Amino acid sequence: MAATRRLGLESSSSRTALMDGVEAVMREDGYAALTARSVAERAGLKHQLVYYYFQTMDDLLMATYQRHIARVEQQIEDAFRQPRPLHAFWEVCSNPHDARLNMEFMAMANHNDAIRAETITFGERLRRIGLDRVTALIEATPAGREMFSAFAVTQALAAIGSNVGIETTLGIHGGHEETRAMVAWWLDKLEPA
Amino acid sequence: MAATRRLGLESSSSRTALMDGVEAVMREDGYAALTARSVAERAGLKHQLVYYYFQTMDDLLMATYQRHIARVEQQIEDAFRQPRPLHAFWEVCSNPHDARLNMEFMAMANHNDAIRAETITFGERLRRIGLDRVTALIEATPAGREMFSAFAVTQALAAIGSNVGIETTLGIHGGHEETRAMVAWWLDKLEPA
DNA sequence: GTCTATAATCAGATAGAC
DNA sequence: GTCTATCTGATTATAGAC
Repeated sequence: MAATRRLGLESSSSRTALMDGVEAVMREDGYAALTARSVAERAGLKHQLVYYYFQTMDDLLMATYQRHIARVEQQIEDAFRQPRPLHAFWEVCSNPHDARLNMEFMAMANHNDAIRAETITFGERLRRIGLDRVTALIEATPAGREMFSAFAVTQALAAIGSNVGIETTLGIHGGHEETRAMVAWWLDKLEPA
Repeated sequence: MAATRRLGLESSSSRTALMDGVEAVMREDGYAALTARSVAERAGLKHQLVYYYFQTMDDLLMATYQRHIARVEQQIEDAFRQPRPLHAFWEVCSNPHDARLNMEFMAMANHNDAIRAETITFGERLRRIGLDRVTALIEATPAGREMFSAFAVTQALAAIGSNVGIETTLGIHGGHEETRAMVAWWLDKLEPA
C-alpha cells in the first residue's frame, strides 16, 4: 500500500538513528517489540518520522538488516585476511553482541518472506568467503586432512560460536570454558602459532 | 492483574488444544504472531476461551513452554539410554522440527523474564543428563581422550545440530551433507558400531 | 464450558500545518 | 524535516448471558 509518499534522504542522520533504534530494540526487547513508536523513542524522535524516511515498517527493518549483513560480511572478510584466519573467524562468530542480534534476525526470517530471502542468499554467499584459504590450511596439517571439508569446519565453528554467544547473553555460563578450550585446542592444531 | 478468575480444569481437551495452537503458531509464523485470537483460531476455538483456561496470555505461553521442555528432556534422557548414546543425542539435536521451536523459545527468553529463568535452569539441568555415560565413552577411546571434556563434546553436538536444523527449516541446505558427514565420522570414532 | 458484547489500549499509516 | 491530529483496525482482558 501507499507506494507513493515522499521520502527523506538516505544521508539523513535521523534515518540512521532510526536504524540504530531498530537494532537497540531488537537487542534489548526482541524483534516482537519493534513498533514505529518503540523505535522512534529509542532514537529520540517522534514515531511519525518513521513514515517520512520509510514507506512501511517492513522497509525500515529490511534497510536495517541489509546494513547489518554488510557489516557482518565485512568482519568475516577481514577475519579471513588475518595471519590465523580460523582463529579470527572464531572471534567474530562467538561475539555475544552480534550473536543476539543474529538470532533475532534469524527468528524474524522465519515469518518474514523478504528477510528470509535475504538471509538465504546471504547464508550461501558467506560459505564461499575465504573458503580457498581455509581449504589450503586444512590440507596443510595432518589433523586437517582427517577432518573433512573446509565447509564443515567453518560451519561447525559458526554454530558453536553463535550458540556460546547466545547462551552468554541469556545468562547461561556453565560449560563454556570447556567448550572454548576444546575449540582453541582444535584451532591451534589447524593453525599453529 | 486479575489474579482471581475462575479457571477451567487442566485435564480439559480445549486447554491442551490451546497449547498445541501456541506451538503451531510459533512454528509457522513465529512467536511475535502469538495472540489470543491466532492461537484459538488454530485450535478451532473462540479467543475468549484462552481467558477461561489461563489467567493471562503469558500464563498460556509458560504452560506450553514447560510442556515442551519436559518433552525435550525426556527425549534426551531416552537418547542417553540407547546403545550408542551420542549418536542418539545427535539425532535429537539435529531434528529440524524441534530446532525451529527451540529457537523461537530462545528468542522469547531474551525479553520474557519468566521464560528466561525457566530456560536457564533447564539449560543447566540438561548439561548433567547422561554426562557420566558420555564421560565413560570419551575416556574409552583414543580420539575421545584427546578431545577434552564430555561437556564440550555434547555442547558442540547440540550447537551444530540446532544450527543445521534451523538452516534446514529456513531453506538453506548448502554444506549440510559435509557437516553431517564430519559429525558422523566423529561419532563413529567415539562410538564404534 | 462456551458464547456475545464491550472497554481500554495500542498498532500502522496518513493528512496537513508549520 | 518535524510535528499535531486523526483514522482504522487489532489487541488484551472482563462481564455476564446461556
